[in-house]
Amino acid sequence: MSTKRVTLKDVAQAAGVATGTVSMVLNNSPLVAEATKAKVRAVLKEVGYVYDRAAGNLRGITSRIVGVSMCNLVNPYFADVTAGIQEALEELGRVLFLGNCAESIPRQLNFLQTLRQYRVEGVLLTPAIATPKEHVEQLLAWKVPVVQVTRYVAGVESDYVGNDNRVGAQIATKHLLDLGHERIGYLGRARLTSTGQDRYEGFRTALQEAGIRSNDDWILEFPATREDGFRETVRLMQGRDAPTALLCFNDTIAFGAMLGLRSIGIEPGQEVSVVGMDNVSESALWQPGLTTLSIGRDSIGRVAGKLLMDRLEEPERPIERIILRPDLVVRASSGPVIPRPRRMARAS
Amino acid sequence: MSTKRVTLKDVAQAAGVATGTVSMVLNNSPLVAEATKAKVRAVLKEVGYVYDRAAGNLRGITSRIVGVSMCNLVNPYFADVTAGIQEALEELGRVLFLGNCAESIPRQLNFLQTLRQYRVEGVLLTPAIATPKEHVEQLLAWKVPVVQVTRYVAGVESDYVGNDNRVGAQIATKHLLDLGHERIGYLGRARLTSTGQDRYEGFRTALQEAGIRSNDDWILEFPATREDGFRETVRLMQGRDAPTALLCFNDTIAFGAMLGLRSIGIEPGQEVSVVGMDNVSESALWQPGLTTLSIGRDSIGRVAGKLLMDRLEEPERPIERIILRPDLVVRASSGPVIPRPRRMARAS
DNA sequence: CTGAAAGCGCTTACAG
DNA sequence: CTGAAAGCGCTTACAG
Repeated sequence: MSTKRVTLKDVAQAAGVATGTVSMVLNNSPLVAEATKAKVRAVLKEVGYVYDRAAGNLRGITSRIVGVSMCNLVNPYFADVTAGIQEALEELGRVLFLGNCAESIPRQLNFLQTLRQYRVEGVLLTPAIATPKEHVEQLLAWKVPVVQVTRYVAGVESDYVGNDNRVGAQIATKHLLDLGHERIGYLGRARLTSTGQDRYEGFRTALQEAGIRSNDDWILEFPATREDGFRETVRLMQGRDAPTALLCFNDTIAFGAMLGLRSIGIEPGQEVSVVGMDNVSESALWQPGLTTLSIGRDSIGRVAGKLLMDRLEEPERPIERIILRPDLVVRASSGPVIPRPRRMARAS
Repeated sequence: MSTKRVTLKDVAQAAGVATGTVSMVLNNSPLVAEATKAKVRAVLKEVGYVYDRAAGNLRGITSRIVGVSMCNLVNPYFADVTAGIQEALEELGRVLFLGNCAESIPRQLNFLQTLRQYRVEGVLLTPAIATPKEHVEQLLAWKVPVVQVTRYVAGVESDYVGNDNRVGAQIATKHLLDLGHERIGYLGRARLTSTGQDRYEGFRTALQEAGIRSNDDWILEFPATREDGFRETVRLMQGRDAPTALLCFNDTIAFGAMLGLRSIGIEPGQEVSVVGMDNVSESALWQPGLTTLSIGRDSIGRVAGKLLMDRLEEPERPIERIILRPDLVVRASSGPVIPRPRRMARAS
């Protein structure tokens, strides 16, 4: 900062050419003779020239900055998605502005507005829980391309890449039904994200198709943490009328559920089946291994990056929504129903 | 992009003042009369003006961009640190450029060089494994303030915030010694990061102080993944001469170790004690709970942000290194030595 | 193929 | 307290 910045002008002077010529060399324009290029490049290197994007920006070059707004970086799934996005953008020669709002709408809005000041090329958005559609539409109105990732805000017309959570949950539920389970609980129902809605719908659909009435006492709404999964599972299973299988909104809850079961002497995968969704790397390593839905992670970053590039190239192209189909990974946490003695409710 | 940008000039025209005046209003300069400010602000809002940082930058305002170079975002500990940094920078009115090199030195170097083009105010760096000191010194030579976070590159004169890993590992080892363990293995020794070196040294020091000779066969070097922790633990414990306690380089390995133990019928916390380091949120939820070292996470982001701000304010201030002291969190995975029957090595 | 010049959208002295 | 003007470091027509 204290040392003077080396500018195009300095380079031009040293090389004995005009600044415009140096600029063209930097952009590798075919209009410059090879000999000139070589000469200028030598000087460039010699004086340690560093391109100034802020200045270039002003004259119309793109910023190469992409804003990435994450709902919750601390969740391993979203950390993986972020890492995937970062890698994809890096390969595309983009640089990434990261905002992690930790599910706070005001923080998210604040970040999205800040992005404008930096002339971002586009925004990759994993919306926070209950994001109002206006917040996203505002971006679109500003002509900032937006790709929604993993989650989407209902009613917003933007590109999107995510997983088919509805079908995924349906597959997972069907797996339990096929094992003979008819008493299936759903842990961690969430109404405020698209993922939460879609997964729950898939669960209901599968039950309906099988002609099974679900018990509303087994549909539990609580935050998607391991702690809550643990506690709620214990509470549910200690009740008089407990299910034989638990479909969990995500793996985090499923881990909590498995620990909860074990804490009251129920072996997951034997007496009670547990199925998660996300297939975080941990799920393979548990004992028993967690049956779960394998959904896109790093691949999602790659697809999101590509969608954004396509949109930049052709701003008026039709909206594209890419839905990756999840696969069920069957492990030992799910198994056939075993009739078990009725447990007593705790004395109060 | 298609719609014309609203500029200062437009606002000035609409408000009937000079552009300089609008600029001063934006910066809330005391030189402008309140009445003028009010008028200009009304226009600002009305026309939907958005400040252009690229232009401001050119005239000497700071970019408010801080580069954050992470070694491995997929590791939950570093994801937490990143989230903490992001939050701290947000509060300081900074915006964050994220690079995640996934322990790749070339990617890291590439990112650090890119940062210069964007006139970053400073860099928060968690160096990748085996980062050459030249890469960091280059930044310093460019007069870009650098704060190293969590890890440091030996011999680099920069601000730093991290944990006292040496003392931490010593405390953890001492805990095992106090429980009567004399046969202590060390899982996941890493030589190429400061964290790896410091923790191992702490372990050795504690043993030495207790006058115990460690068995080199129990010092295992392998990547810090759960898979490796699992495999190596099984291998180690099935040997003829197995330790009674395992100190693990981090919690990830410790989880693998606990799963590995259980897979061969050894209950962690009973027959064999397991201690981790990091205290990731998961460790409280395992059964048994993992005894581990609680080290700074989000707090580290906060401190790093503050260090950077101090450096920006006073570039010539002496180097500051802030070392947070870790605390041991004792849970059920560690307990007193229990003599156990000698296991047979597997027939080959 | 190259040079001179205008201009991107701001900030900052410098006059008034 | 306010206005006119120069200039940050680039890119891009426009002449030559």
